[in-house]
Amino acid sequence: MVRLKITTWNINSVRLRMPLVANFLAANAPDVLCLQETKCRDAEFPLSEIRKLGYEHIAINGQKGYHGVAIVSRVPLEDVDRKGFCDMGDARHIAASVRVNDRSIRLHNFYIPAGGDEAKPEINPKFAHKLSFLDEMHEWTRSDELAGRDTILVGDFNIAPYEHDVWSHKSLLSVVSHTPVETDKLKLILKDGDWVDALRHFTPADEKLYTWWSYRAADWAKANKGRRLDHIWTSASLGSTLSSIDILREARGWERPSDHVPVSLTLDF
DNA sequence: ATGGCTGATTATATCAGA
Repeated sequence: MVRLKITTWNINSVRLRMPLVANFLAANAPDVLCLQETKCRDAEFPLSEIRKLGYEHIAINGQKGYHGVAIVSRVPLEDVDRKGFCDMGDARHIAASVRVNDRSIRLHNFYIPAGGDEAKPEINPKFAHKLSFLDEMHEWTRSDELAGRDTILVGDFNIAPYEHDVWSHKSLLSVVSHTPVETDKLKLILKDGDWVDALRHFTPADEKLYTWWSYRAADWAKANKGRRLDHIWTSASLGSTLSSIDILREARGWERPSDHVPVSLTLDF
C-alpha cells in the first residue's frame, strides 16, 4: 500500500510564519503541503529553509504583499501550471501532478477571493470578482483539462457552504463567506463535477466543522465562532482511496498563528 | 458583538483579509 497525505494551509505570510511551517512539517510529515496567502514574490519565498526540511520539490506562484500560493512536496512535482482566473494578474492558483504507483494525481491549489464586506456585487467590486471567479472555476471544472483525471482541488475557498460550516447559520446568511449566492455557486460546482467534499465525507452533516477563527475575537477558543473556509475535494475516481482527514485545531493556539489551521487528507492506494 | 485584530507596504496611515 502507498499512502499519500496532503495538507492545505492558509499561512497568512510564509516568511513571518516559517517557524510554524517547520514545526508543522516536522510533526505531521505530509507528503505535500499547499499554502495560500504566502504574501511574497517568488524571489522572496523561503525555498532553502523548506528544502532543508526534506521538501525539495517546490512550485510557487507569488506576488508582492498579497495573495500568493505554493506547493511544497517530498515527492517530485510534474507539469507545474499557474492559471490567472478573471485576468486580474492575481496569484491565486497553482497546479502540479504527483505520481502514486502508476497513477498521476493532479493537484490544484486555490485561493478564491475573499469578497470584501458588502454582499452586493453592484456596489462591491470585490464581491463581484468573487462571483466571477466562481463562475470561471465552474466552467473550468467542466473542461477537457479535468476530464477523466484523478484530481484533487484544495485551498482557501473563502466560502463556508453548509449550515454547520459556520457557528451561526442565521447570523451569517448576510455575511460574505456564507451568503446563499456564493454557497449556491460552490455547491453547484461540487455537484456538477461529482466531487467528494473530503472533510464532510468523514463528518456528519449536523456536526460543526471549522478551519478558520477570526483574529478579532478576544478569546477565539472560548467564543469558537469559526467557519469552514478551507477545503479538500477529490474526483470521484479517488473516492475509494480516502482514508482520513485531520483539522489541526490546536494550530490556531500557536504563538503568532495564522487565522486558518492546517487541514489534511490521507489517501491509501 | 462581526469586528474588538493582524500583516505588508519605498509605512508612521492605508489597504486587505473574511
